[in-house]
Amino acid sequence: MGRSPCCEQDADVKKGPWTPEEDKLLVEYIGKNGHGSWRRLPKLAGLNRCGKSCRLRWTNYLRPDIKRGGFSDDEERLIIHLHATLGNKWSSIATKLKGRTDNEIKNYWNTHLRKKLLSQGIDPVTHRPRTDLLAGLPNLLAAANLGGAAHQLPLDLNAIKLQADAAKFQILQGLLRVLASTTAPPPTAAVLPGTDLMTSILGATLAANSAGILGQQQQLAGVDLSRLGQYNGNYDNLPPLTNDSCTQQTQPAMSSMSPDSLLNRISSGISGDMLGSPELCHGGDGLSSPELGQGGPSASNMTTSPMAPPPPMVAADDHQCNTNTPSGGGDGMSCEQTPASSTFDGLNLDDIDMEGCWAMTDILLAE
DNA sequence: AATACCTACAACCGCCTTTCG
DNA sequence: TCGAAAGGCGGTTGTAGGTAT
Repeated sequence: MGRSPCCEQDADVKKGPWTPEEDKLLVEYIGKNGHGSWRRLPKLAGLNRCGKSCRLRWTNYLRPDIKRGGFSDDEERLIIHLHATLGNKWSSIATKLKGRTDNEIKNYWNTHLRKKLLSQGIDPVTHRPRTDLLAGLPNLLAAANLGGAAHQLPLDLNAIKLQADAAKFQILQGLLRVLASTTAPPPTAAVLPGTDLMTSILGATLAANSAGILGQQQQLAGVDLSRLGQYNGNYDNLPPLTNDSCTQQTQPAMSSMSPDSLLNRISSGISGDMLGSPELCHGGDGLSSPELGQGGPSASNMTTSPMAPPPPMVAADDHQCNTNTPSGGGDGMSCEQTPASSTFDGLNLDDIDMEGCWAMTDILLAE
């Protein structure tokens, strides 16, 4: 098979940005004649362009049915959902977004959505929690613990300690998140900012568990985790989590607390009744984050068929997709038809070695 | 004010698949 | 059935505009 690259033989053909005059010629020609053979079109239309270039310009920019402008939230969510299902099949994804081209979606993914997922601790390729973030954490913590020997290291230990604190902060929030997502009903699921390291922990513990590194014990600081497992996929049996219990709390916002004090509170919370913890209350004491905190699992997307592959994990801020009426996606595609939408959707408690999670927290406590 | 750097997006490149004589 | 042409796709690059130094 094989063929010579388009226009390779014609070195004089123009490249680079299209001028308004060229656009006009192309639009007028296609308006009158249709595009026909793209290879012959440039000559017929009076353009010194490669046919391929003409096709791209038309399909990606000049086509009358192209929707210009920024992507809506619904479109954004739909892209993430579709990418989780289809991967980099931009043309397939584009067919579900009326007026959007594959190129436009691809660019938007690379410049916006990919970074957004990364910032939420989600691997944009697998749509699962990132596992790479924890790789350097032991070294980070070890370095932070060397504070007394700071003069021996050519490192900015203050910066390292800050990073370690930030890591702890996110780990602890993530732990809460997992427990909350397992114990709290979807409508009032925990709203916690910052899931990066949590997702990493989950990934790391999953990996460690599968490798037999971590123990099988499912006791977490005195809490029998098997009790939590009974709620998997069945939120009807959950005790209510009322807003009253949230608003009546007068404790300081967790987001304003130091990692250490956070840890103390979490320890006491785990030993007691997690459901009564204000940190787990929706819209509670300043923890609500419109950007990051809407990823609680819903009952609908937790009840996946056992025969179905595990749903991919996608951005946490798309829960509207699961609660609103079908979004504006083209071709009748609605968010409700797409896979689970939470960062932790599809994660079964049985698959999470909570002992491993806790062990990592112990490492931090030992600091 | 000049320069360097960053970001977003349009456009290109090369490979693969499909179509057609 | 074969092979060339054409179309399609995904990855990458180039460029323009904005921002920081």
